[in-house]
Amino acid sequence: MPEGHTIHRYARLQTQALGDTSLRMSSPQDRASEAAEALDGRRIERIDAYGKHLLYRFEDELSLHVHLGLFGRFRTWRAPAPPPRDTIRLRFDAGERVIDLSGATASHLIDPATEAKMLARLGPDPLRPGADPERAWEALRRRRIPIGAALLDQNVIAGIGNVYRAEILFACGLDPILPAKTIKRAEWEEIWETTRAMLRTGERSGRIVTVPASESKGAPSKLRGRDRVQVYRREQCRRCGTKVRMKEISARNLFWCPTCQPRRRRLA
DNA sequence: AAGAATGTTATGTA
DNA sequence: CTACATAACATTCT
Repeated sequence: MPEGHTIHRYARLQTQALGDTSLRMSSPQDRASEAAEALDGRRIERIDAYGKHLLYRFEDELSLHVHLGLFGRFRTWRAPAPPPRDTIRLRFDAGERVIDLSGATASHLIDPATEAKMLARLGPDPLRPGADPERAWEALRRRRIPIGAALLDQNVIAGIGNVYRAEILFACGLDPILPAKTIKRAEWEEIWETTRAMLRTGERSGRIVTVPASESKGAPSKLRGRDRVQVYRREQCRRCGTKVRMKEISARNLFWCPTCQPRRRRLA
């Protein structure tokens, strides 16, 4: 099973490696070669993350847009690294370490106008300081789609993926098929705060961990695989043992516990 | 070795 | 404008 990964995790890892990082080569493929040529030898000054979009700021105001998509991966080698395989798009040289990028849906230069357009389409990212939850709330109120679909919609809220949407709804005790517009204000506030807390934990621990802190004993790395989550891709609910349900929503498999996330009672 | 997987955008239709 | 389906794109693992 592939190791759990999120954009935020890699954003953090990359930031740590920033000390003296430069771009060193292009891949044999020409997909990213334009970027590689333009950026060759330049230092990274900063990495900005908006949802799952990463913006690498290089010297001379050059920006590299990276989106890992479903298959994208950074692989870190201790130098000297083996020759890059032919799926490697870009290789970063961080001194002791060498970081290879493969599989990303985006890894190219981006100009300020294009970047602005891209960011304008994103809902607030709960990890960014100053993110405005009201924008997402306003969007929710207009949508009839299930809340389970809305949480994946980057126009509504940016940065939640398929694992987190399941785990957030579990933590909030919400039935995933509830129409977004029926979510109550207090429930929304809980969703937002839960999301922030979960993503921050993910950033800190470098993996997705959604079980209560009391259960991970402050050492989430000791939990393995499916034991780091409550419902996602589990047979049984980690809290109550009920058989976990699965349904395709937004073209992804959504998992939930019918006991911990009951259907909302109709009001009399 | 087909199929699934932690993602997103574009496009057409209603 | 919202919604829904489909295709496209990227790669690795079992």
